[in-house]
Amino acid sequence: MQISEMSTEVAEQRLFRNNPMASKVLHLRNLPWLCTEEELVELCNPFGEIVFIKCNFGANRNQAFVEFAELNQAISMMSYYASSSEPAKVRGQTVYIQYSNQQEIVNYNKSAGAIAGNVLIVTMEGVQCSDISIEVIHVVFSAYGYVHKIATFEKGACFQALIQFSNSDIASEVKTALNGRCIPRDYTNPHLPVKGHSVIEGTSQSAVGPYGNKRVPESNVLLAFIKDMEYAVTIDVIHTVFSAYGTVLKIVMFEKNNGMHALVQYPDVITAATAKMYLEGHCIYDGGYCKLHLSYSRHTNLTVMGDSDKSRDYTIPETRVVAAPPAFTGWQPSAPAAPVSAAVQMPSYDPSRLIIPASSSTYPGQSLMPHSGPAYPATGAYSSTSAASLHASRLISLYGMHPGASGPSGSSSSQPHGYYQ
DNA sequence: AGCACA
Repeated sequence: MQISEMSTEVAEQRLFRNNPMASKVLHLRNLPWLCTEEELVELCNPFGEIVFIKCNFGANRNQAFVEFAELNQAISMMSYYASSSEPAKVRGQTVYIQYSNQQEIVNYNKSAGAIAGNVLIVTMEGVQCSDISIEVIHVVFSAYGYVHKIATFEKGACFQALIQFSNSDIASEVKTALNGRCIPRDYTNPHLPVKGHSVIEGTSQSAVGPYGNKRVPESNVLLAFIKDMEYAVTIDVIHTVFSAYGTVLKIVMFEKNNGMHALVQYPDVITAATAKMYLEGHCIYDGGYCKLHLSYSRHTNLTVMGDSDKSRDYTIPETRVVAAPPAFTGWQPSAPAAPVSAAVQMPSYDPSRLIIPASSSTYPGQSLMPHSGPAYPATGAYSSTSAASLHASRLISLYGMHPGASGPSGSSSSQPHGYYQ
């Protein structure tokens, strides 16, 4: 037996190390090489608001400090992993976490606030990654600024996305605007599924679509130019087509330079952006007739004078309450000489732009009609029961999903696929 | 795999 003396300092140090005092700063070690702040955010953010991260230090650049805003947030992370069967991991590698023996990270400008301010972490409630496409996320978040990168991943039962903006100002604006809100989505879009990790680089966004690259001032009002208007496009047709993406508040139609234009007002920019994404370049009627070209209007609130066949305010209660147009024949070419086939052929869109391909066989002959699906059966009657192809997923938190709270203890499985709020 | 910040 060998007994030696240990100084009280060393003893304290040992005890300290084995059982350090709680701190809102956590020390993480055994991180993968060149671990990014994003990876640490992904790991730690579910437990609270991260105030600062210092990573890539230590001899092997494999350690980090993460400071939470509140002590109890650090405690919740520690106790979560203390009782979890799964250790904390980054890139599959077990990470060892302890309370730091410092109470705060001192070397940063505290007035500057949060770290990595230009990246938001978005947690979506009741969704799986197969439910939402990166394109939808992209269009929703592009409404506020240029989106440089999007990474999506599954965290437990939660679907999360990291979204990088140009700067923290835009990111915080987005956070304020979208936190707790629902994003519109379309289950039937064939291009929704995105499995596992997916990253869109800002430089290659054009591969995703024509939208989003240009930094035009977004608006809740869309300006639609109807090209090649061989057939009648009534205000009801416009209303039907655009209602597939959200509540249409007002429509004003006007002619300019021998072309028909329509201003379509939605409640918010996101809805407008979504409609724009899905409708841009589509034809109202099959055969390339009445092609829509959409841009954001400079207006944000339309003035509708009275009620006419050229302008309408759907927010005025008595005017048009889900008013089914008496004879809604807009889908049939109105010109006598119209090629009948145009109304019978299947839509001939670029498949990548199809909105609801499944129903196009159900309701043949209607270009945008099939895309608004069962809401508008071939009879022309309105069905309010199966109203929408668009659904909403709630963004439950930007910068913070707390497992203890509404947590990943998913309601997702109980959600009927294809319809929920 | 074990505590930085000049």
